[in-house]
Amino acid sequence: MQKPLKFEITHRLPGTLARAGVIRTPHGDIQTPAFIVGGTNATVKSLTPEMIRDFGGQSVLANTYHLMLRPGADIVAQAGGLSTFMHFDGPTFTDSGGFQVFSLGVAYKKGIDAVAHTEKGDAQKASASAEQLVKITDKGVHFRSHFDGQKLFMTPESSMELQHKIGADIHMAFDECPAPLAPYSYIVESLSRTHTWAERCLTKHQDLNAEHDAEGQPRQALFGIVQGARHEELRKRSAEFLGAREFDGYGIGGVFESGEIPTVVKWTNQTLPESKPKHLLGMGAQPMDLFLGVEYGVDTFDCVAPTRQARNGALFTYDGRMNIKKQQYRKDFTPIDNECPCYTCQHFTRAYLNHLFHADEILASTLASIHNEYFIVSTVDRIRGSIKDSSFFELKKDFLTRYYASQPKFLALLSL
RNA sequence: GCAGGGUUGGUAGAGUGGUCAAUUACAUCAGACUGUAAAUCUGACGGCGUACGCCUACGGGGGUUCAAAUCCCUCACCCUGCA
Repeated sequence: MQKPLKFEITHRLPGTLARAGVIRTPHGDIQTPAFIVGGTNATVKSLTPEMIRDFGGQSVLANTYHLMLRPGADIVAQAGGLSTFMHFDGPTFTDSGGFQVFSLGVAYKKGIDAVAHTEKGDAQKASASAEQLVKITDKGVHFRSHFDGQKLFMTPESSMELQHKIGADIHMAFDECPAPLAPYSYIVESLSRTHTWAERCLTKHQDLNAEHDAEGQPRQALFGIVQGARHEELRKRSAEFLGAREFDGYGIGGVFESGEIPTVVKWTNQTLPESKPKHLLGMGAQPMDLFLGVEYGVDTFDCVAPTRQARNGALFTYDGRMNIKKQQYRKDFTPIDNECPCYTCQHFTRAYLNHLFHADEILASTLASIHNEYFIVSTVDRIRGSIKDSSFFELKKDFLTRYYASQPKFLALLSL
């Protein structure tokens, strides 16, 4: 009985949880640490798979909830599975829909940031009165489609069935992502539900893998998702509970800030089995996340911010983030970043990008996304290299002091 | 020449006596964006001031009125018919 996934750790960074290695999947290897590119709708918005390869993207993460609604998991299955359907031949992940419990629930029409950072009283008041598309029960989650209002019910079992139809290499357990400022008692209740669901996911997943065996199809992998919000005892409880079970790897879920990685991620990863891959769900919008994540044991990241921000004109440079739409770049005939070897920086100027954004041309999204993805993916690649040659802390200090030079608030947080 | 219609903030275009510094859209400017509800969202957008506010403004000039972008007269320009 073959394992669907092998994880080999090749290097460790003494005194930290950081390691480098490789995840082997039926669709190929992922050199870790790695940034997994956000491809929610079976597409990395505005990019072709060739572009993804070109900027160094090793793997793509799609979303079960979104693909269930459009085009439907059966259609993806009939197409030959996610990889064939979207013409990306590398390793793929699917998220379970658990995050949509949050984003279409308490965060609906308010935004993640608002729910994560407003005062507790305000957040509760807001969520009590606000419109939501989600109703959570122990059995599963009732969704109303954000497209047409159609009623849907997703359970751990149905999420597994959908993910097996979609056929990515690595699946995520169906979890509840709770609002980070929800009352402690609610977080406890939610965590218990997430654990029960994780066991149900695992059972269903093993059944489905048995079917794959019978059909001579490759097995698929399942990651359990650790929750527990910002509470040490809950994070550790969750990591112990899930760590004791036969998951192929683990996702670190929830909503928290970059500065909390050294606590929340550490509690989680020092408790989970060392030998399993750890995926930090949804984080990687800025370099700090990547360095801190790796330092505290993260093997893979995914984040939609690089492409979303690219579409909105916010571009990474080694000296911090810039807004390319600003007037000051109208006649700036230099690349986004002089040191960047990406396709966009090799061939186009800030003035041209500025023009494309103002003219509302779709190429703006493509060129900007190539650059932002290259920036993040290559940064993780450099971090991986720095673990192998033990220059991690040097790279971390050089990179972050430069990137955050104008943001003393962050620099202080990093204590470089 | 006669008759009718029109001229509003960067643009288009509402508004026909006070609640109008003037709806709205676009453009412009700034900010946000972390398991994608997102090529999205928020804010500013006559001048000065943090603000109460003050000043200047709805083609020009004059008038009526407590009060005019809105009513009247006149001038300029544009459009449409008839000559």
